[in-house]
Amino acid sequence: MPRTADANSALREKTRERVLQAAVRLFSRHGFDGTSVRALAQEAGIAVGQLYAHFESKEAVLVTLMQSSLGDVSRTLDDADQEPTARGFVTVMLESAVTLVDAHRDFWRLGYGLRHQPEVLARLGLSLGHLMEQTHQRLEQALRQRGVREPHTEALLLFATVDGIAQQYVQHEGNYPIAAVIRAAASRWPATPPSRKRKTGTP
Amino acid sequence: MPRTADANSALREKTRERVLQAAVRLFSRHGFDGTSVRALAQEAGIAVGQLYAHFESKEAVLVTLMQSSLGDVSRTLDDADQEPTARGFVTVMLESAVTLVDAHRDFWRLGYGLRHQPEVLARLGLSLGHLMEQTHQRLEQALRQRGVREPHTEALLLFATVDGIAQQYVQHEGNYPIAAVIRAAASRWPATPPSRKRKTGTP
Amino acid sequence: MPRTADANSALREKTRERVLQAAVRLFSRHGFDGTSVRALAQEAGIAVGQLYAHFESKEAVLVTLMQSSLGDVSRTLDDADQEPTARGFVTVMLESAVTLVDAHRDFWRLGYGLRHQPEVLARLGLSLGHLMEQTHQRLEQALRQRGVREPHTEALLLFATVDGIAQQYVQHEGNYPIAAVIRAAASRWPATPPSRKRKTGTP
Amino acid sequence: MPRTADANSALREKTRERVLQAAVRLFSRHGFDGTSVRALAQEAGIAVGQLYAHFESKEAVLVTLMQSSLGDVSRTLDDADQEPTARGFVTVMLESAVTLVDAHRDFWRLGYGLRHQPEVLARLGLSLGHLMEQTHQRLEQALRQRGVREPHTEALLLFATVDGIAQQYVQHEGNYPIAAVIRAAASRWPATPPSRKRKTGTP
DNA sequence: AATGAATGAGCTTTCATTCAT
DNA sequence: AATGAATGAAAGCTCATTCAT
Repeated sequence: MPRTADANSALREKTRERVLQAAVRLFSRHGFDGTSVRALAQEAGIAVGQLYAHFESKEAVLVTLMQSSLGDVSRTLDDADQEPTARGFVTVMLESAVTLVDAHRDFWRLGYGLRHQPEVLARLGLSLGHLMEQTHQRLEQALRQRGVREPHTEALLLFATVDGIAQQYVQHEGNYPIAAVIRAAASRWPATPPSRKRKTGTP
Repeated sequence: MPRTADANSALREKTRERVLQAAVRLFSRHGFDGTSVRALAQEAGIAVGQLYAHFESKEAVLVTLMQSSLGDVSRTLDDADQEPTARGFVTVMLESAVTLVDAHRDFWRLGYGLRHQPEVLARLGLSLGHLMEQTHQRLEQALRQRGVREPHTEALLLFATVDGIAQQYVQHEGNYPIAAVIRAAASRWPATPPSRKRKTGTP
Repeated sequence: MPRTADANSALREKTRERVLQAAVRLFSRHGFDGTSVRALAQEAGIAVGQLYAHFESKEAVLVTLMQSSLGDVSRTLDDADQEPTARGFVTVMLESAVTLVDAHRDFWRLGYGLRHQPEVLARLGLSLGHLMEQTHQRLEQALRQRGVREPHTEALLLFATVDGIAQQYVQHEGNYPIAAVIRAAASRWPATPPSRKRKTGTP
Repeated sequence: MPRTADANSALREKTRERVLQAAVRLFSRHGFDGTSVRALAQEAGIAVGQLYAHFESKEAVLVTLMQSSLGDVSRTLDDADQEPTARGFVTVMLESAVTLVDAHRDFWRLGYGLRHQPEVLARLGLSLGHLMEQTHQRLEQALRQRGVREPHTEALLLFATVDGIAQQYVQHEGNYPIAAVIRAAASRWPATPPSRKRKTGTP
């Protein structure tokens, strides 16, 4: 009698997960090209051939990795959207972003390494521009709703600030006074809620 | 009679320079691994063998490239140091930084791709940590001298901001309102020169 | 209670047959090396592991295939042996041969592809030379008995003719005027029965 | 100073030729798939990489091989076309064909192995059907001009005969009474030239 | 000094075969 | 008996580097 379908399925899932985890570790440290399939299989604790039972190619491993976490970015914004003031929004957003990259340091290192290689991204079928544009628009909308002037420019600056802080944080490997930096960064934005719509402001 | 020693030397230097320029173009577009030595030689207009007369290896080309421009970063700060106010310092620094990456987009794309791969950096004998520490200290010093409170934290934030803005600028390939973003970023820092030492504030 | 031994045996035989049929189809179309064991199992409708319960290896499937049909060739001659005249013999033999390759086009394509690769045949333990020698002798005998002069040479020619016609027929995939060609080929050989033994030929 | 262009060119040509010769030997004995690139390079006495400096792929070696000798076939017919009688035509044609395959036994073994694998031929971009059709038409024309009745059918038979004899000859590796077989085969066709055109023949 | 043919290690990927279940 | 996940050797191919000229 064959193995039960359930056992097989669990087996497959486990192996697949191990490959993805190994890939994050190695790709982020040695780069995509710097990681051989052999090394990847070894790190995952499987035979080379098995890798191809789960992924069509080495490239497919990377694509799966990237796609599976595109959602994380917008979730970061969801949290911040609860905050009524611009400063609160920025604070929570920075905290979420840092928490996110902290939880997946390797993965983000990988992403930071990839983002400036348009030809590589194209080969992988990943469109970064789209994601960035979308994120920027959500930021602009959030700032506008909280009464920030020139929300377009401010959103660009906020995006750049979050980006810069997250990268510096990842790069410092541990002793970065992140709380203080976030506080300093957020202090730039107003802590008062915008005057209510339609109501004609202070009497 | 052979060419004079001088002529030979000049010729060598020219070839070397062509290789480095070709390397920036190709490495930044296709990555280090994605660029073959053959392609590099062809782009430089020389034979493969010649490349090895000027550089020990493909890796050596990359190392030379990176090292030759570490100096650029501190020069950026030299310009800004002329400014008496924090806001002036930040403004000029951001402008210099953007001018720098704009002039060498390809090179900086390459650097941004490399900086998060510790293993690769180590193999190349490049210590990024040292450069960053040094830069941070100059920033901290500059802010302190201009009367900024918590200069350590503020320097970290400034570094992250410059970093973030420069990357976003490089990534947007052209239509980024860089002047407005710089103005917004600089507006965070005081536009007044620090009160003179020992004197307790404005009379 | 388990299945009866008989039922099991029948099942085994059926599976085995399915594998062989799948093998003919795939091997003849994509070649032996071009057919993977996975594809073979799938075409046969069984799991990969099952294939190895019936055959020792992929090669063993091929060997079984070839051996199982070496007998077909001599049966072709049996039919023709009923004919009293050389022309009748040749006609029936050609017809039988064509019927045979027509019924197993795939298989014969496979064989035609293999026969000129001595190294491969040796690895498979197939001795073609023996079969050919045997067939030639039966042809020679048949022609001699029907009064053909120089039966050795004529048998070689007949063999070559059958071989050539069968291959052209297989290769033309449908619109080959086989009846006309057979008639033309057979017309070369005498339609009269041989004069009885001991009688000294023409009076 | 670099090697002279002439020396380089000669070097290249020599290597290329060695590869082709090695390819005929190995492909014909072990088949295309049965011959590894490593084995091919070794037989040619070069490094694996060199092979790819001369041919785009292993497949390209085979294609080059096949194309370079398609002309041989029609040249065989050119010789025979000088003969005024059908028998003479057939005799010379058979002799030429045998001489041809004798001079390139390995190559023809290879071709005979390939011709029944349509998918492989298609992958190589080789159209056998076209060549066969063309050859058949030349045969039909030749027979018609020499007064043979039903030239279409007879041409098919002749083609099959030449094909069969050549293959048997190649397969027998030496002790095949080819002269006698050719004589026997040719004896089937008329030895008298056709009645002249325009002349109204028998009154 | 200059060339590019030559080398061979190492890459990604496939696949015959085994084996835990 | 039956399954298909797992193995790892070997395939085709690339490319940094060397070296004869």
